[in-house]
Order: sequence, then C-alpha cells, then structure tokens
Amino acid sequence: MSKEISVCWLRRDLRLEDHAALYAALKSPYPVLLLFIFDRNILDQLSDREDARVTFIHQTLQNIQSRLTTYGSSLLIKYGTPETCWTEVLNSYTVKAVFTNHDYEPYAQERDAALAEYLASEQIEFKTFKDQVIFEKAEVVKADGKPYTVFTPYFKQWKQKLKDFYLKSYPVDKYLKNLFKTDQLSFPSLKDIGFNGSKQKFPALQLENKLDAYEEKRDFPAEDATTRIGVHLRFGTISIRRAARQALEENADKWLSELAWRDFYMMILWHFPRIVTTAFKPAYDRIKWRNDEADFKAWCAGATGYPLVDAGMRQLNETGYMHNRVRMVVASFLTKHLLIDWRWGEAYFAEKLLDYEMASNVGGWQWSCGCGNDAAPYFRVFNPELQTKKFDPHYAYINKWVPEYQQKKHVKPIVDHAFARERILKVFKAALNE
DNA sequence: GCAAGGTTTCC
DNA sequence: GAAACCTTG
Repeated sequence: MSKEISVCWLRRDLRLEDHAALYAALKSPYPVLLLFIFDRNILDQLSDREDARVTFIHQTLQNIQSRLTTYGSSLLIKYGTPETCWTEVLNSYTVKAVFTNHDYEPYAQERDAALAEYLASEQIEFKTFKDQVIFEKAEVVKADGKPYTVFTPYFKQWKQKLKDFYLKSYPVDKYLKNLFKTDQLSFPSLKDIGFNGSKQKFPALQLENKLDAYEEKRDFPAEDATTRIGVHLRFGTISIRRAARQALEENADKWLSELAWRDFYMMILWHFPRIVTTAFKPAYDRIKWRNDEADFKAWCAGATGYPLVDAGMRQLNETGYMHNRVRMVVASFLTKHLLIDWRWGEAYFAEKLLDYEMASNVGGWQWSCGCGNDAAPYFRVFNPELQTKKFDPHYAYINKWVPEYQQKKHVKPIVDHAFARERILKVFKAALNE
C-alpha cells in the first residue's frame, strides 16, 4: 500500500504563496502532492499551436517545479481530460483528500461537480476554497439577497465589506515542509502536449511605482501607465489579496475599483452562466446583426480605416495585449459601427488576449454592446475620432501601431461614422420595440 | 448673429 | 458618450 497523501490541484492559481487551497492542504494530516492537468478539453480548442498562454503556464510550472525540488518534492503534471487524469492519479496514489480553489466558469463548475461526485463515491474528502477573488458568489448581495447587476452599488457594498481579514495572506511558506517527498516526476515538454513555444513577451509582475499615476494616466494608451498584471491575475501568479493590499496601501481607489470589476464579473458569471452565449438583457438577443464577413476580417486585421481602432487591433495581434481604453473603442466599433455580433468580437479576444478571462471578457463585451450589466444605454456610441482627440491627442499611440497614417497612406474608412450611428440606433430601436 | 459653453436628449 | 438643443454675453 502506497503512502497516504493529500492532493492540491492547481488550475488558475499557479503560485506557492498566499494560496487558500494549498494552505489548507498543507495543514491536512497528509503530505501534499501538487497536481496540474493540461486539460485537453481546453487545449484541443486552441487554434494556435504557439498559443502564448500555454507557454506562460508551462514556464510558470517550471518555476514552481524548481522551488518544489528544494523541498524534495515535485509537481505531478498530467495531460488529458480531467476525468482520465484523475482516474490515473487515484490509481497511482492513495489519495485521502483533494484541495482546490473555486473556479466560476460554467465548464469549471461542471468539471468540479463531476469530480466531487467521483471523489465522494471513493470516500475521498474534497475541499474547495475561495481564492481568486476577494468576494465571491453571494457574499456581496443586495438587502433582499439578490445579486447586484449594476457595478456602482455593488462596489459601494464591496468596499464597505472590505476588512483586513479578507486581505490576509495565507502563510503557505511555514508549511511547505509538509509537501510530499518524491523524486522529480516526469515533466512534459510543450511538444508533448502538442504545442510550440511562443516568442511573445510576458509583462513583468510589478506593482511598485505603478499605482501612483494610474488614475490620472490610465486612459491614455500611449502612456505606460497601467500595471499590465492581467495575465498574472488570470493564472494566479499574483494573489488578488496581495494586489488589493497594495491598492489600499497606496490609496489607489480607481485601481482598487478595477479589481472589484473583476470580482463583479466573476460573481455575475456564477449567478448567470447563460451570459456566455446570450445577452444579459434578453431583448438584445433580437438585434438583427449584419455579421458581414469582410467587415469582420478588416476589423480583425486592423484595416477599418479608423486609426485608433486599427492601432488597437494591431497591438492585440502583435503583442496579445490591448490598452483598455482602446478595447472599449474597438468593441463599440465592431458592434455599433459594423453591426457585428458581440460574440464574434468576444471570441476573437478570447483567441488573442494573453490576459483573456471569460467573466471579464464576456462582461466587457456585453457592456460595450449595451446588452450587459450596466445602466449604460444602447445609444452610447463611441465616436472613434473624438476618442482619439481625447485620449491620443498627439497620435503617439496611433503612429506607433499604424505608421502609414502619418504618411497619409492609411486605408479609407470602411464605413461613415454618422451613417453607421444612425443605422445602429435604428436597428437597436427596432429590436427593443418588438 | 454668433461662438462658446452648458444642458438635455437619445430610452 | 455624443449630438442636438439652449443659454449667454
């Protein structure tokens, strides 16, 4: 009989500090084996075999592995569906308890529910934890117990509840000696899981000196004024508690509110999983989208003839990142000017963004389209030229990504602004009055 | 009569 | 958020 162990399953929490599930596992009566599964249900759907996010995960796991080695332990890395991988794990080890952190996406909810059932049938303890948000599920709700569906009142309540207790770091360090001692287990290469390394640069994990000027400069895409930690929050290479503590320390209220937006959208997705495919406001599902393929291609390629839109799309295509102000502009343009379904844009961002996160992406796209969680009315149509005047007045961002604009060789706009504005208002009105 | 700036409307 | 509309000097 092999030694009895606890397993801590890492998913979007790839770190060894301030980690709810890992902390609980290490305090369990059994030595802890860390597991990561390269999930084929997810990986097989990625169209790019050089997907930078897979490289990011792989690199991060290598860093974790080298730290585990110093404790005489090792990651257990599997490749396959969670179902088959878990069967293998339970056949190879005497697992007494499994620890993992909550994941609020519909697929993850199903996956974890299936595992819970399986483990229960084997009399194995299954413990799950809030880790990736400050407040989850129904922790911040209205007086009548219903979830908030508008951000501003949610944030007010969220901030009121925000006590030091919720921001405390889980002191994992002290307990790492309770890791399961084992020789280094096999570590698959990217090739082994069907991918090639990406040459994409990953933003550094740095908050110092970033929050001070954030509020003042965050809307100007030519400034290097945002933290760029999206990818780190996405894969958990930073804990949300550490980020929030930093925000409070530096009185960075605007930035703190951005962290709350993240909590908000994960809460919304958990309460309303249908928003992945349908509008939060159902009437908006009646909109007759044009869905013109050529227009969509032009938008993807950064060839709409609107310099700010094209700059954004090219930044996305080349770096896997787009400044948030510009994300709003290109999203508004796709849905409102080109009359293309927000789901098309959402899917494109999902493919390209290094910091892609389902809850925020779906939430953001529905917000831009006007069909989501916001009091914002549908007739809010960004004028790309006015947005340029306001947020890139010296064309610094545009010239960086669309150099031919300065040489006056940029393509002509594929649609006239005033015409497009009138058109979308009519289409929306028709759908909503039906 | 007009430009600048503020306010209302779009639902 | 933007455009139409309204006030002011």
